[in-house]
Amino acid sequence: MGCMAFTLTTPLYYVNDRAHLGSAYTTLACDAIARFQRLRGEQVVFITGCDEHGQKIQRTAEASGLSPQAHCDAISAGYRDLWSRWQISHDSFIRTTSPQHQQLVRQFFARVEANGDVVEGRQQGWYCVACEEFKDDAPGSQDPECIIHRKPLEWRDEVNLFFRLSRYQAEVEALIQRPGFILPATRQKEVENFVSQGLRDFSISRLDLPWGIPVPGHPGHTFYVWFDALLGYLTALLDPDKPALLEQVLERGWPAQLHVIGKDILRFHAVYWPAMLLSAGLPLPERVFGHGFLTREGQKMGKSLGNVLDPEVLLERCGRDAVRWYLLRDIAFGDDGDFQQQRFVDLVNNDLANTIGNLLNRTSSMARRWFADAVPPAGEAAAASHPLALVALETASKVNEALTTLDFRGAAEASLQLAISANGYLNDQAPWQRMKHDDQRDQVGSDLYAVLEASRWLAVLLAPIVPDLSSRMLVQLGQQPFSSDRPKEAGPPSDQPPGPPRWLAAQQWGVLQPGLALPEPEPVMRRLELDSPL
RNA sequence: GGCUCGGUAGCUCAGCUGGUUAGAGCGUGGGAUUCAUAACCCCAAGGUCGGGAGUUCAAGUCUCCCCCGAGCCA
Repeated sequence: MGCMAFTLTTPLYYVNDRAHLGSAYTTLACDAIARFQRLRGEQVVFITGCDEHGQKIQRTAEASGLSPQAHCDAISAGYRDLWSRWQISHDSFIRTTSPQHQQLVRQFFARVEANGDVVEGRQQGWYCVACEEFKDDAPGSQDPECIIHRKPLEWRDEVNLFFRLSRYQAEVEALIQRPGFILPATRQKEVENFVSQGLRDFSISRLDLPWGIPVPGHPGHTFYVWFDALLGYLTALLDPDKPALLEQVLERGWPAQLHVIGKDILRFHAVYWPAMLLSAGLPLPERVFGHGFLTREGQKMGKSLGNVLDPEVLLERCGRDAVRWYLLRDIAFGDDGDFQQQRFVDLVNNDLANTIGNLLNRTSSMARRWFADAVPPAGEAAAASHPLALVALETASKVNEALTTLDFRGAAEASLQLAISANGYLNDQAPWQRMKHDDQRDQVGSDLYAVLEASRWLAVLLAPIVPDLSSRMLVQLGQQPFSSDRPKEAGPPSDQPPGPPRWLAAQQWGVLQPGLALPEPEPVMRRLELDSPL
């Protein structure tokens, strides 16, 4: 596999509660990236998983009368199951409670300690269990509360192990200046400000917290949940059933090309994590992307408001394509987004059902009716200079460019534009009119060919974003759908045809074979009709 | 309190280094059409570009102040 892999990660979701729409959003976005990179021939390692340690988990478990392990098993199984129903194409699902992870954490820690980056220190202050964080700014008053969680802070006074982050000031400063390391660029300044105030050593262990990984050589200490969680990205690269070997990560895809995370944990990924890696002598990730959060009808989703949009419900009632499309097409990746049901329905119906789906449906139906259930002769539409060929080519280049820069919306809009052009072309040419004149049959054939071919391109270009819809379209066009899923257990190399990846090869005008039988058209995308709020 | 990013048609947003009547999509209204998932295509209405002051021949676009929203730090 070598170091040429395109490794990308979702956050490792904290198993405090069931998966929510925010996690699904992040994961769907990553899935689109993973699929895109696979389709273009990259060796992808797409990592997701769960972060399962910490006091908060321990307490949540206790509150529901479960052992922490049982609690984690249940929640993480929920994630795994949900991702599978969403057809997330991850290559690795890591749990930080796995034995391999423990081994890896110990090995990593040994390196850091050998490097002189672990020191004992006294940690004293107000602690928020929900944040798993000490609060420097706790008001001096009695009974301070966490501003975020509005829960009482707890006073802690203990001797912890500290990671000497302060030693990495210069390196981290240089790193975060690097254009493209922190994305979107608008968040770079935020981190710069933080770093420029001077990095302080941070505590990486806790005393008397059983639900964590024991720190070797320091009885009574377990690792601070963040220290252990970030290392999950490394464990995820290793064989799940073999003893962990830290050195191996370099052959399995490390460093990551991309960490996708919520904007709230940017600092951990852009500052602490790189320093930890430097200390352990490991290379740094290329990019860290902090995406925005989702609201619903302008309001924050939360249990107290009772307006949580459950990804399971969404999946059941609306289907994968609709949700994928809406989230990726309507929200600028990186910005906060608002889920509006009316708009969701409007966009899905308009874009997917009407513009794209109906395009294929009407064209295929005409071709079958007038050309013996088959793709018509290409005629003059065979030429790469055909107007629709030019549009298709331009669209492909926009889509490829956009997906490379994680601009899902740009990719979706460009694709949609191709469909609009094709619909317009059809209306201009009006084959149903021309068919009334025998001498125009050739023209009709070539017009329909051009639109069918444009539809094929459309299906091809949609594959990373709405894989199911793409497949249905391709099948309808008599084409073999793409598998952008994770490759099955590595087959013999002969399975891989030589030459460029099939997906790239498909981006060529004229691939559709005249005379190819077209199946009876069936709407590839149904209109959404929601009779009640989600 | 310091800093960052936003505030442009009902909704989601474009508007680069300032320059003719401020754009797109959705939604709405109308027209055309019948190949199609009452779909497609065309046209139209809709905005004092958050507010105020300033710089300039000219500002959504620059400067300052203020208001609102999101966020980071203290």
